[in-house]
Amino acid sequence: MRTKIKAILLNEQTDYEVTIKGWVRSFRNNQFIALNDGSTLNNLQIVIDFAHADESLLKRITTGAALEIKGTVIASQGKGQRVEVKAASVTVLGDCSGEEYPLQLKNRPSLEYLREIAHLRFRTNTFGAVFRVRHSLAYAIHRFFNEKGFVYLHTPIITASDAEGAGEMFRVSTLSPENPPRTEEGAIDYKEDFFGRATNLTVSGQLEAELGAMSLGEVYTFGPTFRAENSNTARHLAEFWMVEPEVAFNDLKDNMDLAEEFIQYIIGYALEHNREDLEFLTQRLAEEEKAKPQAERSEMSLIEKLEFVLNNKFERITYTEAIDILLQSKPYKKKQFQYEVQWGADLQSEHERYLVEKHFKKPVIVTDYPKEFKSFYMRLNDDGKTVAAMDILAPGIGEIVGGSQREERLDKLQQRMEDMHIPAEEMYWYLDSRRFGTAPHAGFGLGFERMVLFVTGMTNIRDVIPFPRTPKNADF
RNA sequence: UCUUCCUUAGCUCAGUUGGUUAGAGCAUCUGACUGUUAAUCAGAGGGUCGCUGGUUCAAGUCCAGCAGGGAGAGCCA
Repeated sequence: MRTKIKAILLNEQTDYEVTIKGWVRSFRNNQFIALNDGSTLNNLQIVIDFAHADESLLKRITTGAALEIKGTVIASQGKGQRVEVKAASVTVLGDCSGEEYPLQLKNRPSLEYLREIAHLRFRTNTFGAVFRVRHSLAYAIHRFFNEKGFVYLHTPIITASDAEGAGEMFRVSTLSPENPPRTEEGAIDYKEDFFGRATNLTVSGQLEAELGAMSLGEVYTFGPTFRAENSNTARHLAEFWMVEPEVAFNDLKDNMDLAEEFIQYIIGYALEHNREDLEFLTQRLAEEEKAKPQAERSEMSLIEKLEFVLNNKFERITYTEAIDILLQSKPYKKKQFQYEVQWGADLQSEHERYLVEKHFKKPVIVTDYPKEFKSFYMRLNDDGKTVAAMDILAPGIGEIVGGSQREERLDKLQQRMEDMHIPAEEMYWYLDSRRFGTAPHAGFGLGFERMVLFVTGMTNIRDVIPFPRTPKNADF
């Protein structure tokens, strides 16, 4: 019977027998093993009676080796830990050659190097903490929606719709790439393909989620999403996870209320259940920031930032108000913005960063954007110029949520699709939701990895997903 | 995809105006020590200076191309 290290460290008692299994983080003085089993950030100190131990066994206790220890939990006789385990027996389950093992923790490997050995990086404190926090956030998402009576809807991964306008898609096909069947005109004949038509990996489950919401009332999706964009940034992945709630009868304000409550809930959950990991990540970030010039350092520590977001209302402004603020801003007057600021131009990263990081210094929800640069399904406002869209901008991350009240009026939706050259015939199933008992509804998409970035204080999205998929990189 | 910076030992990095045999810390290996906390001490091994070409008496150092990576931008979540 194996006892987890987390349980031993939490247990107030001492002087009881345990069996522990884990991996060596360090072996000091021929006598002290720091053992980690992933249940917690903290290691358990194992004390060996080296004087009576087999010399060949001691040589096999190397960084990274897997061990089974039987022994007694006792009050530690040294400083630095409350309890330790006096080993009665040590069994090496898996050797780890020091000469070949590429992860020597004392080398302070860089995040970039660890990304190259992503199959081993779980064994570091940083990635252990990141992936425990990632798990908690995922769990908290399901718990939040379940408590609210939402239905978790599995929308398709493979879709035939290429009309969603959310970017380049990955093609899914079983046709021979060298010699695909051709039509008489010479085009690839997708009628011969597995589904009898061209198919792709999903870029969003939203349209299908809307259909579910129009009967189940409140649904959400949480699944993998694929974009074949050639995006090389610290906040884009080709394969990422997205959360998309969709609620019947909600308007834009309800939608914002839901998004704000949702984000605060999952942050609160992580603060409550991942305290040690977040404290470690706070310290890690603080050390990283020491290398930066004073002006670029954040004013709050990671935990302070999370608590601030948890306890303060998000700022809510319209796009029009955002433009006014930018026009009054110092960087605008000093001509420090690279992109123009005027009503009708989209907000650029530099503008969003100013609003979030300089002006308001908290998450900002920007609503009611001009229809020209928003999707066809967003509800047209009465002014005829703007749509009921909302973006939530987070400090250091940028857009973390994009959502809207949906256009429920059939004629207006059809007009928008025509204007934007969306093939309405192929989307009859979507339009049917507006033909048969249409109702106002709203929803949003949250980029899960961007949320994990925000909560962990990591700065590159490739470091918050176990095996990142980016242009020219699909290793492991 | 664009801009910009980077690529030297297993890792993190030095390497001067181009000039003998390319260095350090850590890791690794060998030995010592033994209540350590990234243990410590002594010694040893370890290099196609990203790749290809060019300039030069001489290139880690200068130039060009390519590859990979970082940061920022666009697209977006």
